Amino acid sequence: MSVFILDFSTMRASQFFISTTKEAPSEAELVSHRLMLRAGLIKRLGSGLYTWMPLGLRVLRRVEAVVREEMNRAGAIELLMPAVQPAELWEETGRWAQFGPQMLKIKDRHQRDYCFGPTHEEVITDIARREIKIYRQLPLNFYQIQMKFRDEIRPRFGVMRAREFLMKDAYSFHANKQSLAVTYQTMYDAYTRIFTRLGLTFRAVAADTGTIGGSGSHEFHVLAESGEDLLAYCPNSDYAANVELAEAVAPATPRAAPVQTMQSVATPGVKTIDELAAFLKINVNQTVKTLIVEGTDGPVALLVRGDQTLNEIKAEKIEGVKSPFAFASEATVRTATGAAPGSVGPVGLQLPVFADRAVAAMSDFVCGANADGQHITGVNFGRDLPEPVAVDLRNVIAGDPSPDGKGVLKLCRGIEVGHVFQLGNKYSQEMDATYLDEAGKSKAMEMGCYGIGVSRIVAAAIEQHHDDKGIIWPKSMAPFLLVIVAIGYGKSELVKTTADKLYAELFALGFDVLLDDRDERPGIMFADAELIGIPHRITVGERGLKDGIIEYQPRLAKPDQSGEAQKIDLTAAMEFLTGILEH
RNA sequence: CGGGGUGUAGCGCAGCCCGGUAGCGCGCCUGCUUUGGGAGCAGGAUGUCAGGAGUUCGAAUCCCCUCACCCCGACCA
Repeated sequence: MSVFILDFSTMRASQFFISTTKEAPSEAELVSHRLMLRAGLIKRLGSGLYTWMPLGLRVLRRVEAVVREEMNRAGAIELLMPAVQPAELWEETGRWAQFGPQMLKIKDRHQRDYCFGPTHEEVITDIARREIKIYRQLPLNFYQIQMKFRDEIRPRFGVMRAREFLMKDAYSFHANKQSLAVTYQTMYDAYTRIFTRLGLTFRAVAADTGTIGGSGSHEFHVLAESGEDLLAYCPNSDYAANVELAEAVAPATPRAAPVQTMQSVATPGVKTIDELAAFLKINVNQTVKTLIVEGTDGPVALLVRGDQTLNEIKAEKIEGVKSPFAFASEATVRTATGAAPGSVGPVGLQLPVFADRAVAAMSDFVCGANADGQHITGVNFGRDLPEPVAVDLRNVIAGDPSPDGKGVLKLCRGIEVGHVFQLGNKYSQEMDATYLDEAGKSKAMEMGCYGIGVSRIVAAAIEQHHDDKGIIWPKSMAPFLLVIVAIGYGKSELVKTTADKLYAELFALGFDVLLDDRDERPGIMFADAELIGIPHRITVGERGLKDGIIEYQPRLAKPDQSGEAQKIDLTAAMEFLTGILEH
């Protein structure tokens, strides 16, 4: 059923604004970005700023409608907060400074500070502390669907990572953690319903909580090769986590006893681990990288096996490592170790040293000698240097054991379209959002927050559903369900009356139907219908009408898309079409 | 912010090295023909060559500055 209130004529292609192109601007690389531009869904105004053209807006509204329905069904209440927020509120939580340059800060005519809201925890917590007095009012879950602005370091991929974007953000308030856990699960389930209804292939993964803070958190990712996030999952269990967070467990086999003696070797010109392994004719996994990073109290050394990579999010959570994470400058490295990066090692190093669990299990390894062009072989913990502090420091890779012990991890890429957090009482404490409990005592509320990137979903859906001809919308997202391609609408009275009649009858039944009544050649209308991705198409032309038939063709991601259309007897057309559209 | 690149007609690009009339394809306009998979013929319109400053008789082209945008890294829905 239609969610739009539209004038009868607005769904005629000749009236509705359609602007498709054969070629996409060269800056668009991602399929979804190219197709959105070619189909005329969006137009770029500036870096990370897009106009949603009429056709694109219809898609956006469809996504919004599904999100709104499921949020309402899950008991959340819609409101709308200001996009512009006063600085004072952000100073209460310390995030005015902490959020940093990602926040667009503005001044009004009185030189008072405001920001264009990148998120709304502060505003909603202010509402909560004013409105919620006693436990009987809890729990409450508010949401809004609104444009956010985040001054991204590098906007890219069209609306996938825009600076201004449409977000659904919900915030729940609770008397206790159990209540929060219940709503968290309700939201988790609602998100699952939303992404399922939108026809997306997705996965929920355990996630890092990032700058928003808090404890429990899951991200919802649309699976796509072009995704910016790397996900680890176990095919044999329900374990799934963002690689940012996925635990790299300690090797099962204990450390082997030392065999070699420690030896210094000259390695002139060797800078990288690969060069080192090639030079010494050893496997990369016999080497140890020593990374000098900024600590809270001077530089800190982190040890990662040569073939593995440092996880900066894990690193910055280590006591003594500075957050946000930063590598030490070359000058600092030299002062602290006596060598340039590339020849640094843990032996004799007068710095706090943390070793990844995999490194802690190594013996007879190779590392830098803290002298330019020098490395050491046959190094062993306990003998040549102190036993290390073993921590999880690295990114998991495919084939690592799953942390739940139920198999081996696989990796895939995802586009983050949703994120649910259990915030706890971080904001309620900082902003003094309290309620009176049954005993009449004042307590800080527990909070949860739940975001969905509405505009990003549009791009993510295209990443998942397209072919060489264009977009293939899931039915729940399509700007129109059916397009009537009228061939020779302006020339043939028979075509015109037949197409008009079908259109009017389907319109009256509330279906989103586009009548392509443009005086274009058939090829253009077919190509546009496919580019725009309308799920169903009927063709009305003299050729079929002389035999009393029209043709039907679905927009499928199949090689036979251009194959034979289904012939429908005109007398049975309405029955056939309503059957298809209601399905 | 660091590194790389691009800016020429609405879109895609050539021209720049080696200074001298600004071009091609698509799109657009007019006419005729065409009309079931992005038509054919004929005619036509469209440029602050990103902006500024310089070198030169002369700059899209060479030099300098600025701006915008894109790509690769750290942030996030």
